Amino acid sequence: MKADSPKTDQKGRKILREALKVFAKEGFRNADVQVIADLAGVGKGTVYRHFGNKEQLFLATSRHCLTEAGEFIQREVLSGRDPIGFADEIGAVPLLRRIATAYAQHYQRQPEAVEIMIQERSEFRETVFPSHLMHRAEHREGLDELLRRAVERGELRAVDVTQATDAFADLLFGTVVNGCLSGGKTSLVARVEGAVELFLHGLAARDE
Amino acid sequence: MKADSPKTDQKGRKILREALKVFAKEGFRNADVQVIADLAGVGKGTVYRHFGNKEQLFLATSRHCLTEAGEFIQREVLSGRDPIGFADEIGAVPLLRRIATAYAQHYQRQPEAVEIMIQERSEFRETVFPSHLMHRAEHREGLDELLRRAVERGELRAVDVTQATDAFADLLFGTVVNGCLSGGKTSLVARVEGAVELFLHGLAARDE
Amino acid sequence: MKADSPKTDQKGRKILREALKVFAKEGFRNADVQVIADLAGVGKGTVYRHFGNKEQLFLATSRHCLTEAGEFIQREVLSGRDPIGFADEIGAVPLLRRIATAYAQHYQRQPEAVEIMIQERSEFRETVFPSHLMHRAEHREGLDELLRRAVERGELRAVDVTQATDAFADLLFGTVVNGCLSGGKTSLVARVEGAVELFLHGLAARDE
Amino acid sequence: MKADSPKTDQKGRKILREALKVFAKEGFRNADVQVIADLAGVGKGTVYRHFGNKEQLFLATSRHCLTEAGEFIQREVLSGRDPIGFADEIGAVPLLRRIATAYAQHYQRQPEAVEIMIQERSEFRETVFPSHLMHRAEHREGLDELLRRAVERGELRAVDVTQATDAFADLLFGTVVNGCLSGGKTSLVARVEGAVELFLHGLAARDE
DNA sequence: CATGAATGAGTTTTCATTCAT
DNA sequence: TATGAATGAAAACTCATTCAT
Repeated sequence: MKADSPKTDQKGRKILREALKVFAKEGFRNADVQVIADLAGVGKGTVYRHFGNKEQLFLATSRHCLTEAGEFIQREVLSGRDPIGFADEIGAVPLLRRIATAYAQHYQRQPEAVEIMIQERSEFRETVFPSHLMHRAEHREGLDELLRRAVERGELRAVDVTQATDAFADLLFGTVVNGCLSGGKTSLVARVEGAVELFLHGLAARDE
Repeated sequence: MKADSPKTDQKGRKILREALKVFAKEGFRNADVQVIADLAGVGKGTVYRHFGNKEQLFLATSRHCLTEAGEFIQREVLSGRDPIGFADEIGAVPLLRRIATAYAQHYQRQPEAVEIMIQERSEFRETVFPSHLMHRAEHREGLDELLRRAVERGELRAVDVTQATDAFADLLFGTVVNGCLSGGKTSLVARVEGAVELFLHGLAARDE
Repeated sequence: MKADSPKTDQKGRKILREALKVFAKEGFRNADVQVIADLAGVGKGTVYRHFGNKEQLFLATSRHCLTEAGEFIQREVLSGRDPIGFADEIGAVPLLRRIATAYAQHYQRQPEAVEIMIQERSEFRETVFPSHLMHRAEHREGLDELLRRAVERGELRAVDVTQATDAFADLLFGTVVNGCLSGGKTSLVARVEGAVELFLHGLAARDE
Repeated sequence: MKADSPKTDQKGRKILREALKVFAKEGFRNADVQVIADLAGVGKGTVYRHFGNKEQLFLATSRHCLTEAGEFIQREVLSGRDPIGFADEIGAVPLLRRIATAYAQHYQRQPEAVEIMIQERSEFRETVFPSHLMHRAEHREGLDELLRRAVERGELRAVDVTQATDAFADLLFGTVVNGCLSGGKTSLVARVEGAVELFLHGLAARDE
């Protein structure tokens, strides 16, 4: 629970940074712990001392990515304000847009994190809920609550908020996973923003 | 001397069937070809004789999944009719709904195929475009065209059809990948249908 | 003992011809019987029907090479005459020269046979006595006898003929094995002839 | 941290020693690295850690044999003296005799090394020049120079020294390769010495 | 604590040989 | 008699993990 000593932690950070690169490039199974150790400039034993085994190293890497993503999004979207209050202030729709944009920006800047996300799903069958969507909302309740209030307020249609949260997360996930492969055609940000706009306003004509 | 497809192919089919199970359960790297051979009731050499190596075996498995999915969806959605003409007849929105439902039904029935899809993305960096969404639309042009006509007809909002196609595919992909893990809570079909409904009509209230 | 049917033997010949190429190029262990069968245009089973197993196929190839070499040398050197009588007629020294030259010519024309010879020594520990040095002298007695008479006649120094035969054979063997690798610098024939000349007349000055 | 040569190398030495036995007995292709590891009392991984792969292990073995042979011959023949100077002193003919004898002694004592030599030729097509014939003469120039001076001095006949060097080496090689198989009949040393004597003084009678 | 040499279980792949057709 | 699909024993090589220094 407690942070490592300020000095040693440096080493852990370095290992994690290199592990990210290697896992992203090679995949979990194919990655060689020796390579990670070498890149981090430490002995293999040190890696094992810090993280126990390869699996835990991967999981730590994944957690680290999530934390970083969460922090980035929180910073970009909220700038320290309370999400629920902020939503009430600027509206849920603009907030969801900001979330999506920040989300895309982050993964555009760090495509390796997408690979980690996918690896975790594929190797460990972990649900890929972009839990870092909201500040500290490791358990999605934040998003649910936000939507609920917006529905009550009439800003959003009267939908099942659980379903809506799932759909929003699934859309972001799917877009980022496929979008980060599509070379340089469109930026990931543009793709995500386009998709979210459709999601917000619907594909069907409204007069129907 | 004898043709390979009708009867003899039986053995290849069997191998593919078991490979699907094993790859889905263990993941590509972790899967042991020996296990596949044993389950298929053939020698390991036979597997290699048929598929060359592990990678090609996996790719063949993946292709097989895609083909089956495509055939199922085609059957369910179109029943032999021409997709474009059919869309003109019943409307693009109902057609997209049918596609999504069939898509979900298929993967609900065969969750292993989802794992294969994810493995392929994770191991081989293959874009996961649900190319089998439409009959013979191995190149998504079908869906694009369908949407284009619906936009002209005024059935859909005047959106960028390329973006819309991407978003629709990404949404299906994301929902299926995450949905098939969520135990039995909600059926995958319900989740997908809910998500698509949102996508079609929008999350935001219309008066905005 | 009896030759195969005049028709089927054709097939055996073809197999042997291709086996020679493959064994020479790949080495005994590394050679793939399937490749030989393919090149010979027959099924793998046919190869086994004709030669029993890989080892016997190799040995048959080797024997075939030896036979061909023997026949060539016999033709070149003796033109049908009796070796002993012929030596009495033209002298042992000229005869040994002719043998060496023919020997070198043969292996220069068919370097694969050198590889086979080496493989046999290396894989099966067979003494590599160029038994084909003389017509029908599969058992070197021919050469011994020839030298013995030349010694008696005073043509050759009073040496141990057994030793001399061995040395002559060893020299030819060593020269051919190393000479066929030395690219195109000197022809194998020149190298062998040079070596034999030294062997005949000695390296040391005669006044000693 | 610690040097690799003096003490730790012990393990590498042991592996090499056992590899020599196994390669000699089984041949390169037929040899099983596991067996070598077992005999050396180390894990298979250790063998691979030290030598990279089977081929490099073999090549290291071969190099080791050559080094040992070279050192032995140098010691026996020269006892630390300069080869050229020594030849001037005792004469080239006695020196060549000493070389041949030492050469034969070495391989008589270590017949495995002959097998390695043959394997290398057969598997890797390496020219088998007994480069270790002379002290530090990894490039035969030593022998060439030695003969040149002896020719000038009138000790040897006016022959092409390059040809003579080749012939001498080929003769030694051929004799050793065939001689070490001939059971215990004659010692390898006797066979080589006999062959070299013939080579030095010629087979033909001198009056011719 | 850090290190990296040592280990050996685990996997892929090859190919000689067989045998049903 | 000819074939080539099927087989599985065999072997090279890798790499997570341990532990003596």
